[in-house]
Amino acid sequence: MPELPEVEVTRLGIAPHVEGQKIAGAEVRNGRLRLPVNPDFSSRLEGQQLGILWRRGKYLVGELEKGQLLIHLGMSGHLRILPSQTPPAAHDHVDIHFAGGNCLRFHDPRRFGLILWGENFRTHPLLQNLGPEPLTPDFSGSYLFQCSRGRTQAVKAFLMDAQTVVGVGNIYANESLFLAGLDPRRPAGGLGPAQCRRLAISVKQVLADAIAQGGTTLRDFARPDGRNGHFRLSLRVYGKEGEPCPRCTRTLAGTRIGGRASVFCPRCQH
DNA sequence: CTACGTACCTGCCAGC
DNA sequence: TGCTGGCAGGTACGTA
Repeated sequence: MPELPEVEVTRLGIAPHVEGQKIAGAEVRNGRLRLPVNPDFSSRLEGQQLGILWRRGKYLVGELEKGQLLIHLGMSGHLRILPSQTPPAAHDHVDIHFAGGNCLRFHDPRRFGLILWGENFRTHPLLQNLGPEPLTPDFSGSYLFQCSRGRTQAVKAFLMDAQTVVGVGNIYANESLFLAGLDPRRPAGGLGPAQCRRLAISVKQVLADAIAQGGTTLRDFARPDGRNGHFRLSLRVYGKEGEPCPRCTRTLAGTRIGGRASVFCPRCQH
């Protein structure tokens, strides 16, 4: 489900509806997520005003007067803004109700996501060992070159490791490597400085384009207003094994890297 | 330490 | 029609 672009599109969609709102209470229908929802989740939030909603990698953090709200969408999660009285559907696990009459609804069929209250997630183990944000100057060709030295892991798996850089999941790793002209199976440590630079630039471009187009809707991802993202139309290789390469028309190859479906052009990507 | 496999959970689809 | 296996956007943990 959501990679960085989808999480950022979600943040942009819900922030205007939640920032500055007073929380009337929360409803936890099923708290058995990747981590269990706090037993006292509702009482921690009730009466508080929600402040800025920010993002770190694929995590969303909402500032509260006391503590913070942490949300991760896992593979299948999404957030919606709805009138509080909207009847819940299957997998609508948590609602946060606002005094204005709307609620923020957390929906996640596979329950790989999480929603938690905590004192301060900046120092929480979940956010401690994350690499740089891909859309900041911290993430660059020279950074990639430096931290890939000595690594024998396939560059695609290396790129999807949140300690290397946050937010790049399977879709955008495939797309970025295609754009950079790099074979996803190559050992990360074998890349030269110019290739690392191309890869960093490609990651930034792919992610920025995806955000601008509202993210990628494959199955169940939808923006908080229920609309689909349009980046699916811009996918070059993801999900297109056996189809012609959009650049050279050679048949796109498929393989598995780190257990994840990988697609690449054997002619364009080295 | 790195690299890799597996587990978590549900829904969907192809194939029989 | 109905079952089964395999796969899906993420992450953490165990093992070598």
